[in-house]
Amino acid sequence: MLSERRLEVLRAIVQDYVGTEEPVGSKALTERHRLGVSPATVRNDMAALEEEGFIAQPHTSAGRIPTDKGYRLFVDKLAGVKPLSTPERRAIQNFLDGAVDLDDVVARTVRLLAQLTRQVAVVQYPSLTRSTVRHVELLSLAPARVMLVLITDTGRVEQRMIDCPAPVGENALADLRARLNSRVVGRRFTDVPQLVQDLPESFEQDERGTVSTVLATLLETLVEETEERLMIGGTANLTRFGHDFPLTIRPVLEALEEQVVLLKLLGEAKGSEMTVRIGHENAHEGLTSTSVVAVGYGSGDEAVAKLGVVGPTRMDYPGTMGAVRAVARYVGQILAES
Amino acid sequence: MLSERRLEVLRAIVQDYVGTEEPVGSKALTERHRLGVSPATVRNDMAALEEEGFIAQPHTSAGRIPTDKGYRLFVDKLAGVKPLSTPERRAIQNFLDGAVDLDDVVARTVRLLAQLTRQVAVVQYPSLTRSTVRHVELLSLAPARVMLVLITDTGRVEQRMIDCPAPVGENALADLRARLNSRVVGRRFTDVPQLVQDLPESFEQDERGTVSTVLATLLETLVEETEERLMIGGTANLTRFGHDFPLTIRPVLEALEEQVVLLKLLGEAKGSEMTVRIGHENAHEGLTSTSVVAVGYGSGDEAVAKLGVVGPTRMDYPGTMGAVRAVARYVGQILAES
DNA sequence: CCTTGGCACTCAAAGGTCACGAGTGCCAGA
DNA sequence: TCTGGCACTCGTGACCTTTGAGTGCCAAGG
Repeated sequence: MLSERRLEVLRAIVQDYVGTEEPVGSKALTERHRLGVSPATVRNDMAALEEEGFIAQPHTSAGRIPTDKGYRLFVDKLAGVKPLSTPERRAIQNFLDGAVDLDDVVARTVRLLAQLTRQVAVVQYPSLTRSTVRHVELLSLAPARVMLVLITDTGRVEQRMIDCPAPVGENALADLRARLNSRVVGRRFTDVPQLVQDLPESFEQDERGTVSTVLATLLETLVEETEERLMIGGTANLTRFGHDFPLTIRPVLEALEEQVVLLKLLGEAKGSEMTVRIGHENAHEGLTSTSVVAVGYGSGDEAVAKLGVVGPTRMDYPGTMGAVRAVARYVGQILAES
Repeated sequence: MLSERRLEVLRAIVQDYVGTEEPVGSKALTERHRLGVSPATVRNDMAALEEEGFIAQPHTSAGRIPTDKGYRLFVDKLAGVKPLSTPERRAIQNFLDGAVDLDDVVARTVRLLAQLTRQVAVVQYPSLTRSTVRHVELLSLAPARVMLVLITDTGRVEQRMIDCPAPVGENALADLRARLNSRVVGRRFTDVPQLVQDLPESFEQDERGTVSTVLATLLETLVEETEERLMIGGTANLTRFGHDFPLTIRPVLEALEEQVVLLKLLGEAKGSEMTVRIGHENAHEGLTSTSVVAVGYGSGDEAVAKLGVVGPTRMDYPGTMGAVRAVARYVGQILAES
């Protein structure tokens, strides 16, 4: 096991390296931190830490930098979540309160996160899976053409065009709309298939075709649109990545454009807990030199989506985690209110 | 005036520089192009071109590179629009045909443009201003709460929550919905205000409050949502910008995050013509070393929105213009069909 | 047994020198 | 007006040296 002081040394190394972006040596450490021991002692500790794989040196005659494993230990054992200052909290609330609709909430959240953390922010749209149906609307656009509009409790709207097997009258449509809504409004998406299963049977023979078609489209929409969207921002912060740009930044930008990758990234976090993935812990190849801090947010006690930031492994974890958590909470509040 | 040959020299310089990314000298020019004259002659021509500000040399003993003015002349007089190859056209069509809804069309278009041009693609969502109303739906969510759903002919859906001054009955709502639709369906957004102006008067005194509120929200939606959205992609291509990354790429990324800036950029292009803005011709400071190629696209003969790419001034103009134009056409077709 | 000062060693980064060569401007002659 | 020749410029890259932060190891002291 590592002694108390060695952990302290690791913490000091992480903090200094995050601050200066330069390998940190034993002498500098004793000067900037009150460790109460001499550089030589620190050197011994460093040797031990390196032996265990928590730090490494880029080249023989340089200082040490934390490894992924080192950051992991730091995050798990040494770092708390740094709460935001009151003015910062104020600013968050004010900024988010101005949002007019869901798109706006998400857009503002992204900007906010990017600014607070000075990193790339990723915000997932509230997922449909855990949402409930607020209303289903059917509009007749042409004799055999119906538009389906699905409205969720999170304020999201999805629409689909349906070509019916036969012309549909306004009355029949109104009837279907009423019956459909009475069954699904307020219910969870996941429950809908079961709830509408026997609906066609209650209609006249000659209308069942249409009813089935409409229901099929509805279910399809529920499933298909569960494929979640997200918004990213603050990519300009990537330029603060390091001095060795092109090679570092490129794969990250590429990964960020692959929504699938990002969704997977966020999705890996369990429930609404805060999750930190460091360097090689990220499955995607382009992101092995980045860390992802993600957390679930939701309108109630349950998380409906995730948000987080992507930044260099060399990031201010306590601060970033604090900002991410705070933003998630406020967004949750906003969603609950609207 | 510039002689024929001097223009030819300029064209050669632009082409070589775009290809090699390195200043081009007189000797290399005569070797790679059949100008029929000696390097010395070319040197004289170059001196003349430099005198007039079409080319410049980074330092005394280096070759020449085109200036913004040089590119301008190249684009205006020397370069055509290079049509795409048949396989490329095929690929475009196949790729876009797979789109399922408006979001998907825009998303696919962005990817396509970014891949074809290997630059940053920007696609504006079809603007509401020039669209027509397909349907207005009013839903009663609570006694005094109504949701307004606006569906456009481009398939876009906007929704707004309305708090009414007094409870609204289902019948009254259905009545309003019917009258509203009969007036505005198929009409242009810009005409709507006039069309509904006298609508409150035809209602009973005690319902006018509600009617006015709903109409106000509708008009507000029309105006507010004319604030257009857009999607960008291919930012990873920025890494091919040059060797002097950080300084170049940063302001561009920042500018790309400012939707306002981009909308202005696209908006400056008149009508549906192809517009090329080179370097300092772009008002925004961060984009003075980039060129923007934009063109309008639409479902009919009229442009409903713009799309384009942002890249280094040193870009393959004919090829880029060809790709942008082709994509715009196909997107127009897709929109017209759906 | 842990800590400390001393010491020799390593090696990236920074600076300096030098030769190379692509590119230029200019001029005299065709 | 074009061309070949020629002297000149100057950024680039190769090569070398110096510098200094940082290391590992060791022997002495608490």
